[in-house]
Amino acid sequence: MLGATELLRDLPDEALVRAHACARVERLPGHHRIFEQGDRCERAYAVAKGSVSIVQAGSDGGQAIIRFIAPGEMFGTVPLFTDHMLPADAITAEPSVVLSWSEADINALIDAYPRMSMNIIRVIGTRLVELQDRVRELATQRADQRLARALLRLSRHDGNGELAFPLRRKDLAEFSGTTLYTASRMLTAWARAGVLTSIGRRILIHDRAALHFLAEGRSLP
Amino acid sequence: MLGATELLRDLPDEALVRAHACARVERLPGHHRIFEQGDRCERAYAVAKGSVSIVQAGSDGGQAIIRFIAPGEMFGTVPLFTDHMLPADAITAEPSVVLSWSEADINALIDAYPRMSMNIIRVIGTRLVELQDRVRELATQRADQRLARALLRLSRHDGNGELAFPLRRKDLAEFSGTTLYTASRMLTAWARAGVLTSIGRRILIHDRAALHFLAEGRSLP
DNA sequence: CGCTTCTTTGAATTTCGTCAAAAGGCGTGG
DNA sequence: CCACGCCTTTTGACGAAATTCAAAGAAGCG
Repeated sequence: MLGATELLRDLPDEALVRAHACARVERLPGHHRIFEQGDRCERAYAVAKGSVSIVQAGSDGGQAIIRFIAPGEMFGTVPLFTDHMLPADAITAEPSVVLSWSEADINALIDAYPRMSMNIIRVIGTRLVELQDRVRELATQRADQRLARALLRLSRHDGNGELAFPLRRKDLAEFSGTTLYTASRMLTAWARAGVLTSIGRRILIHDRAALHFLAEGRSLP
Repeated sequence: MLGATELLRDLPDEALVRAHACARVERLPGHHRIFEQGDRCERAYAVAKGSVSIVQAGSDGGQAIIRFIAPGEMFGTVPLFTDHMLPADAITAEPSVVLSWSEADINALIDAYPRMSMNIIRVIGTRLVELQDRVRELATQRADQRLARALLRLSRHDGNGELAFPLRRKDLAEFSGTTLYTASRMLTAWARAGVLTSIGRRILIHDRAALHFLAEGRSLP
């Protein structure tokens, strides 16, 4: 199962065994803070089960959700290689299992298997491109377009279905750069139009095509 | 001089010689497009002299400036390691000298000097953190705060002085997520207040502290 | 000097955030 | 099992912020 994590992809079995040997495994309840913005970064993390949200707070109260982490994805890893300051909070969005490795172990693994550094480059390169898209969207698009795009991003990429994460309106708003009020308004409007339904903290997408229309600024057909 | 580029930092002289041998050097006029969004990525670039802006356009006409590249910084490099699709345009902001290396040469260099992959990780890790900050700002702050922050980012970090890049109002707007009209209004207001002066495409900061106030949402003292 | 590009400024409009308040859900503990 | 309190969602009304449109100056460049 470790072989499915993006950090350890395409590594020989021997490397997986070694990574497994030095991994710390933690079962955490929902809404548990794994690390805090400003903490010193001393471990590399990955989600095995459940989900984690990465939340950044500004010196004013403003918060934004930078990213949701799904099983198999790593997080909190980049600062190990830069300035060792964690730039955001990590909070479980539901009961989750989280793996982590000490900095020393990670460095030893990278030395032993240079392909790992290529994996890291590929992963953070992909995230960089995603964030660039979000910067452009936040800079140029309306709130409804961004919210529709957020739903598309959070839904599994194949066909219709449930969002991959349990979300409150507040979370959705902080992820798409708006307020929970406008997020609520738009969701109820779209639910009325049959695009989606919202049950508790789960959202089901019925009409992906409609969301694409909305994300491009067109109105519902 | 190559040793000053972030890509080749801390490498032995022998590596610099080799990098120099296979580098392509180009003198380009201002507003020259180096590559285009959607192109296949086949080279790694760095600015030796001048400056380059990285501009992303959406399927609607909306444009955003993702980043300005100063001498010594690399650009267009990440997609070499991911999907080989360039996610944005690169355009010289003034007459510039641009270095580039073929993918094969870069890979050969990385194989020979594994420290280079660590350099790459450090560089794109740093950019990732910067972009996270911008996402939060775009999501939570007002246009005037973002514009003030943009000016702070673009000015040299020590004391007052001239911005590092020649900028039109449109560029400033596309970099801070607003329109050229509001950017113009705010700049003239701040110029009247003595915070800065604008001469042609160059902006001089007189009162960095005031910009910090503005970026935090407070009004001018 | 004439042209293009860029900047400024005003006025109207839209979008969106803010505030307030009511209604709904959910879990805990009695 | 019910009642209570807390958290979340919904909805309306209002106002502030920022975009849009229009048009006139200003500045650079051939």
